[in-house]
Amino acid sequence: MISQKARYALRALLYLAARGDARPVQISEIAESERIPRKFLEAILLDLKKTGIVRSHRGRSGGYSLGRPAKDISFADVLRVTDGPLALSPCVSVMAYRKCDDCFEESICAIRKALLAARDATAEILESRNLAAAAQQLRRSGAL
Amino acid sequence: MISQKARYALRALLYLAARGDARPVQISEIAESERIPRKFLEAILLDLKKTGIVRSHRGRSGGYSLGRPAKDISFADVLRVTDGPLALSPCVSVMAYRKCDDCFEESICAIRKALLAARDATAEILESRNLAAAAQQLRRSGAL
DNA sequence: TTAATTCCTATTGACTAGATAGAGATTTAG
DNA sequence: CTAAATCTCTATCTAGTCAATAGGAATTAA
Repeated sequence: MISQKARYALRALLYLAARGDARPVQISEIAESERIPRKFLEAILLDLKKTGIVRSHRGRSGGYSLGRPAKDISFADVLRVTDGPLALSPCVSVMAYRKCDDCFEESICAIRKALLAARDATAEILESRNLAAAAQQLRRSGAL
Repeated sequence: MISQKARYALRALLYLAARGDARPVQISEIAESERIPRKFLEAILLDLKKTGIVRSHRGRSGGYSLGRPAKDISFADVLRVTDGPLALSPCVSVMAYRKCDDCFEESICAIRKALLAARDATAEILESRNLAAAAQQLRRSGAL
């Protein structure tokens, strides 16, 4: 399951993508529109900023905007920031590989082989879904 | 990421599958062979028993054996017991559906659509991988 | 300068993961 | 029949994580 943090992050980003505005949007506007606890959202946006997914503008009339075109921000990008690797085991993570603590011999591990296939399948999907497409979908549904 | 419990469960089941013996195997044998904390393994096997994945035989010369043919026990079956639903969100879980707490309108949720696709991809893989195939793989690797 | 905003660190409460302990119930070998 | 071997159950502990909140420091536009 994804964390609440991930949900909030996706909703906030989707809000920015759907708004499509060049001007920065304030935390409080996002928080109110998406019903996200304001202080929590602050922390989330800070994380997203560190990885370049959003850009911040400080001071009066500051706020946040997407760090790159919406079509270049995938669901995988976001989940990796909020929830860590997509993989079900460190030993099959592409972005954050680590040997399992008590692994005997990785190359013949039958569990690993299944988890690797699962990771690839998930990554394939989540990397192909991006904010632009999701926002487009909302528009078509008449939600905007 | 899967839990340590899931790892232990898979290892223990793989041990039973690879052994292929009709006779029940004792907890302590599995625990020692697979280097799993004995008492923790007890709890895990109890969970697996409740769902029919293993069968237990009490009393002297008792132990555990697979509850059905190894080829009919998928990785998905095991992970669902130890870690809950495969889905990344309750609203896309097939085995344990639940509406998201603060969902506005599920049918047009763009996040849900992506998570649903991810779930289907993962489930497809994890339901197709079973203990018999995994044990076979180990044999071919010369691990047994 | 001042008001509005993001940035940063710390803290809290609830919950879960992983592991352990010990007594109880059941079965079978002898 | 009895005793040893085994699974069964309940309770507990510690460390860590998740979700949320608080308060003030730094920055910037007007």
